[in-house]
Amino acid sequence: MARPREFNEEQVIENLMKVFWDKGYEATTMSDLVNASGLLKGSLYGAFGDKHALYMAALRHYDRTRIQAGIDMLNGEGTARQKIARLFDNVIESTKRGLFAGGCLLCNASLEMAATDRDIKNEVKTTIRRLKVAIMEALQPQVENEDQAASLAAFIVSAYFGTRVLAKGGAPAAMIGDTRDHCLQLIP
Amino acid sequence: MARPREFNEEQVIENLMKVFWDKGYEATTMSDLVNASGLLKGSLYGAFGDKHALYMAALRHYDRTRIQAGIDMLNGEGTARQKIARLFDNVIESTKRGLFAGGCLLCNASLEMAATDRDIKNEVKTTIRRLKVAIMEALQPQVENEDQAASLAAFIVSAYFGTRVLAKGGAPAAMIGDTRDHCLQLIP
DNA sequence: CTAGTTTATGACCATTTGGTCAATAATTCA
DNA sequence: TGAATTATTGACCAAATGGTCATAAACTAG
Repeated sequence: MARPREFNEEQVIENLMKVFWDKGYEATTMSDLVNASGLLKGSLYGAFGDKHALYMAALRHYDRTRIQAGIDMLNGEGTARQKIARLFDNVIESTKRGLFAGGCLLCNASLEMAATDRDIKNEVKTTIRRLKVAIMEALQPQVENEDQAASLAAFIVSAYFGTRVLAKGGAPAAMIGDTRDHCLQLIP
Repeated sequence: MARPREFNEEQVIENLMKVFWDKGYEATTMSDLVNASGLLKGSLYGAFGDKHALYMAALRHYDRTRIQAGIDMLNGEGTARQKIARLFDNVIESTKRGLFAGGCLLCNASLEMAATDRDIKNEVKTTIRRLKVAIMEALQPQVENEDQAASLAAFIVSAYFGTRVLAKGGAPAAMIGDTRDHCLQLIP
């Protein structure tokens, strides 16, 4: 019925997300986003809205792709302990490679934006719950009751997020390994 | 020998720090800092340097005051378990009060700035080590050997930082309580 | 008092910021 | 073909950004 879009929306959002992931919200300029998207400013605004809307789209995309990949892994093969170990190993590995400095966009968004932006806080809150529930379900088979699984899952999410802070802060990789090992000890 | 300063340097840095603590580096403008300091722009630059230097001063001030207060507490009275519990209770309390949204400036700096700013990364790294060592020393009396204390301390720092991420992200306070409880379980 | 030194003041600046818009180009339906 | 609708383009904008600087003011040693 009208002129069709010339870009792949999913691909553009993936590229936009990487900028926010790498630099954070405030340090990212519209100019950065224009470059990363390949679109021109007017098209970006027309298609997605303003900078805040772009960030929201990036957050949702992160949830749909990266977080979901973690959840799929938690739903996959292996013992609870193996799955949780893999979660931390991702952090250790990406720290050692040291190529992409973004860390975890969810953590970044939580600390940079959630305190002052209601929309972002809601998105973050929802995604944290999703992750926690997936961990709970991975723990269920090996744990006495649901409350046990819930509190253990909360604790694992904390420790996991903590390793993201350590990794970016340049703490030795051993601290992350130690954190992982202690977490695994607590899983029956 | 010359005109004396008209302001209390310590007080000004305290005020500057609070702005960075509350808003982060990028979201803070020189105008914010001018307002918070009570000085005029020229004086601020003359006395402390540019925005980056102000942030570094703020980070060091945070270390000298807030982090040090935590370390003093860890060096004070009580069992290791009581001290670690108090660490987490601070997070829970400040979450419940909900007045000041800054969370932990060290965590904020780590996620917002450490990946792209070498100076800040070094400062963060140093402060994390300081905190870890203090936790280690609090654990020493109740733990078999030094390695045990070190790995347990690394783990507690992770969990602690994780609760800071959860708190800002609007996760339920119960998750922070659960994290604390599991951490305490691991302390002999 | 004077010379020398540091601090305070606020006007000033180039650049960058996020954002808009009118004109033009594709497309579909009738 | 032509009307209707949506996309693309890039020039344009006001406001805000981090930062500088010449001048005036306050102090001390001699």
